[in-house]
Amino acid sequence: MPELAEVECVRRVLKNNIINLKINDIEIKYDKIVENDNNYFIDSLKGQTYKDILRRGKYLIFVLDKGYIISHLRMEGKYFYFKEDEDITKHTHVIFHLSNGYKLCYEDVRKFGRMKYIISNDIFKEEPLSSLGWDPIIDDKIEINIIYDKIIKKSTPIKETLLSQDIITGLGNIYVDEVLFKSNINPLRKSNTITLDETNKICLNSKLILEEAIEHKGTTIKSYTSSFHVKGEYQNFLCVHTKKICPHCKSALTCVKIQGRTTYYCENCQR
DNA sequence: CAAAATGTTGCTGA
DNA sequence: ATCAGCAACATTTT
Repeated sequence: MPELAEVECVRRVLKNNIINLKINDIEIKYDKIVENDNNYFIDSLKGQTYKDILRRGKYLIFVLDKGYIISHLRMEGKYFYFKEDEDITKHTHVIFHLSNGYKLCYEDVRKFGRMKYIISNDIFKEEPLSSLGWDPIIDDKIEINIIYDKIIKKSTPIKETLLSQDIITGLGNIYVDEVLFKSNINPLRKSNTITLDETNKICLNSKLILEEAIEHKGTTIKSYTSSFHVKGEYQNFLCVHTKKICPHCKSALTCVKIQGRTTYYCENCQR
């Protein structure tokens, strides 16, 4: 469940449920999910309280009394919130036992997700957050010239450029297709041919589409289970991704691979 | 049975 | 050095 809109929805529900709860104990069932030494992770976090939950790009940031847990869901990571006596799901890898008789479970079928405990007095100035680009939802001001300069330095297809998180952060395979469709830009266009005007469109449409997607609680395409009991509805509003016909000109959409990712676009409307 | 799935990273060879 | 192209990660579904 993992682009900006979905992560933001998870953040909001998490925040409504676990703020001010204390971590009584932690179980790690698959050690590679936690990037720290597992015992250090457990010992450091036991007894700490969740003070806030933030997000940047696709990263969740759990703010604790001391330090932060930075969590990335990658392809299939999910958080579930269960009463202690409820059964955990099959692919639960990390369990946070909380002070109110509930447990927060990190579930991840493909085990790609990662989390890490970091102590820092400026978490956003440290990796991995420091190398993320403009976040269309949190960063009000669009520094258009900075974004434009970064885009035209690259010769890779614009879709690939937007998937790398260092220019705009939060867009993934689905929303990049939607943003480029709405901006009338062919995803195969070399980044160094993108104009300042088109860069503006990309930024504004990123903001617009992600805001809309968040309102509809994100997109659930094939994840049979939803993260933190949140099921998205935005899949019903997608224009091109997974679609066959252009909603604008009605011609057949083209489906190609870019950077190994399935890409949908309209040859007629996107130049 | 082969391929693909909302993502990132690290290697290899040009 | 830089960069594009792939494999890797691991499991389930089509």
